[in-house]
Amino acid sequence: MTDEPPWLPDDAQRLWRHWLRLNALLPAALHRELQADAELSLPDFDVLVQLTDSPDGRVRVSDLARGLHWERSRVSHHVTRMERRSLVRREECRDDGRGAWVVLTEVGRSTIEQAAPAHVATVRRLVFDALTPHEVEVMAGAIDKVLSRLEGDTVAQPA
Amino acid sequence: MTDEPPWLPDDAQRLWRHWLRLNALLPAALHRELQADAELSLPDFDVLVQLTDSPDGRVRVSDLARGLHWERSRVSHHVTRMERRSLVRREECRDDGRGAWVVLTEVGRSTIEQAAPAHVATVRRLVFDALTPHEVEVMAGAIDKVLSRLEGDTVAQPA
DNA sequence: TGAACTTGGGTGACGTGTCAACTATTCCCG
DNA sequence: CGGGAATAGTTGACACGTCACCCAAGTTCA
Repeated sequence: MTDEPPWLPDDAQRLWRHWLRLNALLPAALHRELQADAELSLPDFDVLVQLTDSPDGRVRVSDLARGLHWERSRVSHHVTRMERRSLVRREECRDDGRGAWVVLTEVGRSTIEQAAPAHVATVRRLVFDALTPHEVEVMAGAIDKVLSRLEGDTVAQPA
Repeated sequence: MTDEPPWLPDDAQRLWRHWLRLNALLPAALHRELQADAELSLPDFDVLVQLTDSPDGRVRVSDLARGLHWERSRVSHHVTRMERRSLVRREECRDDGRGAWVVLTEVGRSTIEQAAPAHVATVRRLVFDALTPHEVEVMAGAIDKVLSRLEGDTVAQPA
């Protein structure tokens, strides 16, 4: 219990501010690009990727939630919105009367296939073209360390 | 126009995935802490910090928008919500009939003063205690490089 | 078998954010 | 002075996320 300094040291503070700013700007830029290109949002894109990677382009809601690290209720809301735009469709599940499939439609498939290359290119252009391999390596390590604290922090105390 | 590889190289892809995950988990963790501690959201905190840093605890809406890098309409909506909880109050501006002050209330001031130390401690504990000075330096540099691309990318073409 | 529990999923309320449109001032300039 | 144009701010519609709560179908076990 030595006295805590009131705020962060200068280096840390600078990193913190820039980090926050990047987290505001980068997703916004990616969103704008996807939106202009294919009328997709970032979450739309993530859902479509999961579906594209699955046999028959169909996934159970819970598996979608696990794969995306989303809450089931979020999946449900988002699927409802995507259904309105004909990107996906719900189908009942014969194996398990409680379950539901989320199924990629033709519209959904062609949309993601057309949008993906440009999206990847944008990520590359905005982020990875700016970084050296050494920076990529250091950042990956640092982020892993923070992530492991976060996951330990939250998932904690199961009885 | 050599053919573009369909996705990112492995190292980059790993960093990218972890980055996305961190950006989901870290704000959520900070939000939970602030919420439990002081019933504040992250944006509430940011607004209160700006107000606390200003003489008389009052800032014009547009200055708030500039300081936070928010849209004015976002400021307006958020101030409305914070006003409902008595954290801030609006006052008309005598200098400029169009303007409005956002003013820190006593409730707002005591809330932020009570919440800030724990919030800073959480940031330190979750992030900076995990990183070496070298990592902090490399990340700051890398983020700066990406930020400068982003700002160049978006703010572009002013006629 | 049937009551309790668990699991899969949906819903409604509400906070958050963006965009477009709107009102009211103030500014600029003939 | 008078009439645009710029500026300050608000509002409404809508997408996104979380939380608390709901229901129905499967599971367990006396």
